[in-house]
Amino acid sequence: MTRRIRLEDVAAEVGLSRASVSMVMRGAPGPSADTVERVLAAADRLGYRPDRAASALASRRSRMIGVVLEVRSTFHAELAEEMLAAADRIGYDLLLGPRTPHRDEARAVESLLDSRCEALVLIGTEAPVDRLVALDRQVPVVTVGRRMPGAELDVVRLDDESGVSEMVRHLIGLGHRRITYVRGHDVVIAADREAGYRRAMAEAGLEPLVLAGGKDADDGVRSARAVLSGTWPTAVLLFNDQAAVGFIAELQRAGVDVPGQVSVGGFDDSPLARMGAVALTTVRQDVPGLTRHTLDLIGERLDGGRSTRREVVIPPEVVVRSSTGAPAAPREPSPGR
Amino acid sequence: MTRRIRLEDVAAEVGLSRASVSMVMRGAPGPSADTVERVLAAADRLGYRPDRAASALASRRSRMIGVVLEVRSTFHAELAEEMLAAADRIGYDLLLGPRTPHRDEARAVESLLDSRCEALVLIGTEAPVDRLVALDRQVPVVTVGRRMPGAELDVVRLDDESGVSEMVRHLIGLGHRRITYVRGHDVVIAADREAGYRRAMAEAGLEPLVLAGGKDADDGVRSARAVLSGTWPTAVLLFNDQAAVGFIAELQRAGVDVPGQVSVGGFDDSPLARMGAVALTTVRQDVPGLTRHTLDLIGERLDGGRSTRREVVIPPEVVVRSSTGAPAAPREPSPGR
DNA sequence: TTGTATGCGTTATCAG
DNA sequence: CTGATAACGCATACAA
Repeated sequence: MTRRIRLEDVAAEVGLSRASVSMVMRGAPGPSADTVERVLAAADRLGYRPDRAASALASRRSRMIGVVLEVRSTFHAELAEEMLAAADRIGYDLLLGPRTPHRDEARAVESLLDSRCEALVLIGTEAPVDRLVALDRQVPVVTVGRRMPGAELDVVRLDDESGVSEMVRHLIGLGHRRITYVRGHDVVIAADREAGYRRAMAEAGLEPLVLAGGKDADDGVRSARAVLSGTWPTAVLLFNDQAAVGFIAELQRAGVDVPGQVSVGGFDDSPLARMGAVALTTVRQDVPGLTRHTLDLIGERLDGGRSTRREVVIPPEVVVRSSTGAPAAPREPSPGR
Repeated sequence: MTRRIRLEDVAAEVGLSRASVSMVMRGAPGPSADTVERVLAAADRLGYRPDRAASALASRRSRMIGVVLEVRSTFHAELAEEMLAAADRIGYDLLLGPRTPHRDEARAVESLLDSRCEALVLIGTEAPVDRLVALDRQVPVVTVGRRMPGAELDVVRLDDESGVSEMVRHLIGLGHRRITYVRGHDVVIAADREAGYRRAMAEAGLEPLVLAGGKDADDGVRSARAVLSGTWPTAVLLFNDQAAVGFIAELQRAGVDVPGQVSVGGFDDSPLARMGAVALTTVRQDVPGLTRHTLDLIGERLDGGRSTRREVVIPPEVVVRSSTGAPAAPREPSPGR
């Protein structure tokens, strides 16, 4: 491991003080054009990169924004990608604070704060409002996607209620009358979306029917079973795309045609919504195995003193699902399509 | 913004030196049980959290592992979630270095290095091998998912070739003879998987047919069109799940039944593979808009001196796709299912 | 325009 | 077992 190049190394290279080099590196006014050029050249030659920890410590600014997200959500991921580019444009860097089943939001926030993030973006937060308000006193917080009733907080969100209302009207316009809504868990967003459904149904003089549901594909599957076991609606709206995708998949498994027999609506326009498929036969990448080995290797390198290299190869496993089956009879090309 | 609690504040609270408190906080041996208890209590009471920047600077260790991933890939996301938990168990924290179309891998790596990551995990890296070797001299690097022919590098990967071979054999076992392979772009992984296909086909005495393709759902769609315009195979294997999902979706749009008319195989077992659906009608979350507003608000708070709170509400938009259409005739419950 | 001195919050060494 | 004290790499008044 070669030693890191420091400001001092660059200063020595060009025969200047660290202070001057520092000013050049962060574009501060003062240094002459000639000095700037020489310093930049030397820095480049030496491969100098400022140390964020030291910089943050000295300047009391990290120029970093923390983003808490559910990394498994394609919608959140898409948001994060966008924010990455946008933050870049205003001269900030983004730090991702992933929220998972084993790492709750509070933990993600703490970690981000420990890294001296100057502001926090909370995507789809589920934290209690008063906690968010308290947090906001430490550092600017912007919550994305959730209404914050009566709280002094920055919020960026969609009009959930109108969104669902519009969706309902779309369905009514197509001729639907029996429209079921499958709500999410008891968060603010779920309430808003349900309200939108109820409002539009009421305005059309239709009877609302709301079922309990969830936000994951699995929840959607359960919802499909519930719906199929009763009198079928002609259309179903779900809390989000994830649930809708699971819902549709289960319908297909039951031989129900979408939209032939039942129309389905989602929410989010996540990348998921742009594609559809039946369950796929595939080769499983053993995620726990890959992970374990990777971190074993790191542990060995960092703490175990290993200096040789290793390669770990994990045996693959085919997972057979419904996208494969016995072949159909050969068929000729259909030039018309 | 209330000032951060420092080590010194805790020391003052319990009447000890910073050094002693520091030892307690990081569990170093030395302090008496009584001291530990008092310090911990005080730290908790004051809400003290160690400053990572300072800690990293002083200790020359960040205890952070950088992970470069394609955040939009559900497979990568799943891997990252796992790694998060695993890193935690060995006392490290993870820093995510997202790679996007606007932020290449080199950039992600630089950023992670600037943050003093002690090791790097590169998921599905596309960087040239010599660059990775050079990088590995600065900091331990583990590449995940790609073979590194003849390079001195830590690698964790699946046996891609065998995986595809097994998949081909599965199809042959079902009775398939005309099996097409749609390969990814020209990276090592694509070559390995294609080799697996060719080997299995040769072993069965079958004629291989390989088409150019890609790794995204869009690529899958294009591949579907290409496949449908020629003599149909009874089974198609694609480079990964993303492509397969797009492929199947396009088939469905063309009225082709999967697996009734064509069997399809993917690779990765990403969450995507576990669900399937037709293209979904949904409410679009205006991602660019949400992002822009969020960062505007942050910019205002950090650099614009804003102290009041604002709420930005964006108008929703329904995106109609194929999961909604005219309703079917009402139907009675089917108690059997 | 450039250099000097000091501090940022921790860690770590070395006395006591 | 505990307390000074010197780094860590950089930023920033202030002086030259």
